[in-house]
Amino acid sequence: MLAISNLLRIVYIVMAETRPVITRFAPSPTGFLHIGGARTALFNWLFARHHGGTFLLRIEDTDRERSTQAAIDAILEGMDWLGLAADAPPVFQFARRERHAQVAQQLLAAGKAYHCYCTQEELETMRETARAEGKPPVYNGMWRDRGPSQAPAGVPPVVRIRAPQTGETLVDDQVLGPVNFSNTQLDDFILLRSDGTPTYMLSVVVDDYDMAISHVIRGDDHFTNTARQLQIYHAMVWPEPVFAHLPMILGPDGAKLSKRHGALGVDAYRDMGYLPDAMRNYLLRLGWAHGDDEIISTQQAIHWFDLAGIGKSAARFDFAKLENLNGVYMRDRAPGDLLPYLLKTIARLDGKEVDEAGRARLEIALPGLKERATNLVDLAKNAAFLFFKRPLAIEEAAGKLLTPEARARLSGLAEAFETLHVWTPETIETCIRQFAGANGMKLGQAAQPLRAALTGSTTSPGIFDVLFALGQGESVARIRDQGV
RNA sequence: GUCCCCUUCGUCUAGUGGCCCAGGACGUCGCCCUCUCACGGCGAAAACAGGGGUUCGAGUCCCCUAGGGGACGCCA
Repeated sequence: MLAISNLLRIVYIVMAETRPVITRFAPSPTGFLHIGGARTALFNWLFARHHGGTFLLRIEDTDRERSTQAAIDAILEGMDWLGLAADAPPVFQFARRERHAQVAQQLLAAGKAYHCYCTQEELETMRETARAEGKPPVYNGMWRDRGPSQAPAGVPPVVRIRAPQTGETLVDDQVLGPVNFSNTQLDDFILLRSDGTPTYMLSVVVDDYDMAISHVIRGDDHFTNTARQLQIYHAMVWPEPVFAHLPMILGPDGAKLSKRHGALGVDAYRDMGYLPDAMRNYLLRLGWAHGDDEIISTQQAIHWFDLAGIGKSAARFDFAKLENLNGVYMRDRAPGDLLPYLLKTIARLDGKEVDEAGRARLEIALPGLKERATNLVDLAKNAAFLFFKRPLAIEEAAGKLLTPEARARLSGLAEAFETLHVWTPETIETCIRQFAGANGMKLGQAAQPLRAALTGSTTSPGIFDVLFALGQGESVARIRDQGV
């Protein structure tokens, strides 16, 4: 029995070889992978990569009521999208319940745990009384020293740990610093439920030990529970891992993240048109800093990441900054690398694939288009004019540009375009500038009506690029559609 | 209620006793560039939660107050 868990432990240690830094991300599959979880995963991944260690994934599915396969899939897909691959297949906590129970039995045998036969009602009364007396609302240890002979018949007991009642427990956190908890605040918490299944408190500790986790990096909602979990390490005489608790991520209003703002699955961010690299960069800077650096590549992040750079206070989620960062990553990316993302976005938005002709136009226009959008959805919208079927629907503001005078100019431009033998951005530019010059116009007087007729809008990439991407025939036809 | 944590521009943050009448980034505003919109460039407004100490000197150390968050479950 013991041999199997020790073997698992050895396997992980060997995997990490000389520097046994092993981290894990341990979500419970009761919902999507939200932004806080994604950041926790990122920090664990980064820390492991920085130290040449191992990053593991553990699905904490011991709550059988709330755990779902859909949630497991969402977590896996989310991590995959973010590029945070675990170094081994995920460990499913529920599958290890017998091992967890076995540890509880060891503790029982060693007198470090005991059976408790309290009813729910007794426990509630206990808590209420303690609260009324101004004491911590914890279990009072009523079965701590009673033998099984006093057990009521037919009541299945839970197993509780025999925690110290005096002294202090030190949690030496890498983010929050050393914090002493009075053991009077602790209680003999439950290890095994009355149905024999392990609780979370027991499972995490046993799994972290068996998986040889060296650094437990998790949300700070687990901080005070760490003092409790430490009692299991002490009772088993297991070495403690290093702890680092990350401050929470709050909504833009400073309140807890709700569905209204950022408590969305990472898939929602993907659908809003954000790039995984930008998302990683944003999440990294939310609560972690490296001097004044803002744009940080994954390579740099791996090189620089450390626990010391993590801030102590909760951070608010700011869409504007994410949007800006995403724009930086979009502009920075080679058109060829961006195209697959864009094609997917367009297909999702329109419900159909882009055809060959459209794709050709897109490839030409993308360099100009990507400078003007901050997310893929906007990019797709800005590119839509490339695929419009004639005659175009003209937006109101664009329609106002098509005055009688403007139409007259368009007519002349269409004639000039028809006589062009070579259709390149350069020849197009020369043609328009000559036309404008010959007619005593500023470039804008030619460009704006053209933009309106060609795109149906008042904004677009540079007009020469628009004409080139559309092609000579389509361009002239769209201009002629204005009745000129 | 008990215990724990947090608190620098609107937001993310730099800052580890003198380099800070506080720096960067996003956002906002103005100007420039310009065929539109973006990009870019230049500039502006904008913060050490409050109060006590310690020190020659405090954003940085200590205490108190206030505000925010978390834990306290046979959930994780």
